Amino acid sequence: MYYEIVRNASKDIIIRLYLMSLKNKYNPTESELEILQLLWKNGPSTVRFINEKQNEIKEVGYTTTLKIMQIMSEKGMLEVNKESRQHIYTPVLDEGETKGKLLDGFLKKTFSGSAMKMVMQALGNHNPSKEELDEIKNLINDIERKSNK
Amino acid sequence: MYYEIVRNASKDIIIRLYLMSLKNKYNPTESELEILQLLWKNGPSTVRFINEKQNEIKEVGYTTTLKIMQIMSEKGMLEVNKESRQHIYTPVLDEGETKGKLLDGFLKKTFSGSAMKMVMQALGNHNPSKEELDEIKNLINDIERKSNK
DNA sequence: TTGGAAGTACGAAAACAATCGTATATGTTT
DNA sequence: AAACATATACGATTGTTTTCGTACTTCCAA
Repeated sequence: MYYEIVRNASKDIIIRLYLMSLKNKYNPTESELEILQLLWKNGPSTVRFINEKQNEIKEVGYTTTLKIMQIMSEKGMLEVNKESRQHIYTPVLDEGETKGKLLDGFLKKTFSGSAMKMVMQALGNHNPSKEELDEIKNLINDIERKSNK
Repeated sequence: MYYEIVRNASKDIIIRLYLMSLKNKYNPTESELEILQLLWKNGPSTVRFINEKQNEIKEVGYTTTLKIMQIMSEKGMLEVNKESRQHIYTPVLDEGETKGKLLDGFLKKTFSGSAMKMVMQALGNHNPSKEELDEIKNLINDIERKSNK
């Protein structure tokens, strides 16, 4: 819909900028998320580095990775340092915050927004270890303590 | 890639059937999931009924709903009873099983497969009520009891 | 100083998802 | 039986995501 407008108007830069601003940097696509994970894990990186990491798992062309990272920059997900020839990309968003938002979205779509339903499904499915269960118990205790104040 | 093959071969029905079989009935798209939720909640339904339910929330054309439900049948997500003029659609997959698989996929993509990381994020974010926390405590106790046997 | 290696830029195509207009078929009512 | 309401079938269009070929640029080593 928007794209049509842009094509017809042909030169309307203001509309183009407005459309860009609509793209939500909190909603990475699947391959964007893949790249984000690598950046969060390894810190600011070049396209070459990210592409090599991806290729440890599956075959991805270099220009494919490049293009997606460029698009991510346009959307404001990544910042680019172009000082040297090899551009260095840094994630703009905080890892925890972004994952939280993704979780919220998934929750709404799949579990009608109920965190508890999902937690119970997760606990039921995953054979958590004793340590993991303890971790959760502690977390629950923390939460209870806070809400009693 | 596959689509190109199909187009070029032009008449190769075997390939077409094979491609259809590749479509994964465990991976509903967003609007497919929306329809699945309604079917799980209300039981086997007609297109009209599902479309009306959707329209309680947002405007969706009747033929849009119809088309998506037809595609879902092709993929094997839904079964159709065509005995009467109004076709009746029934979800093939179990609700709990499907949500479990979706959760697994999301977990892998977003939390490197760690259910615990995700649970902790969910608990931290969502201000669960006292009852909900109790529910989880009980679940944890159940799991511990089982694994001690 | 020049040729190749290693970058980025640009554009287009393929695959997928979502939407809907229009044609066609089938009941229902009078 | 005609006219209308209500289904489904089919195909086209739009938008988005992913992928990659090709052109261009820049640096460095022989």
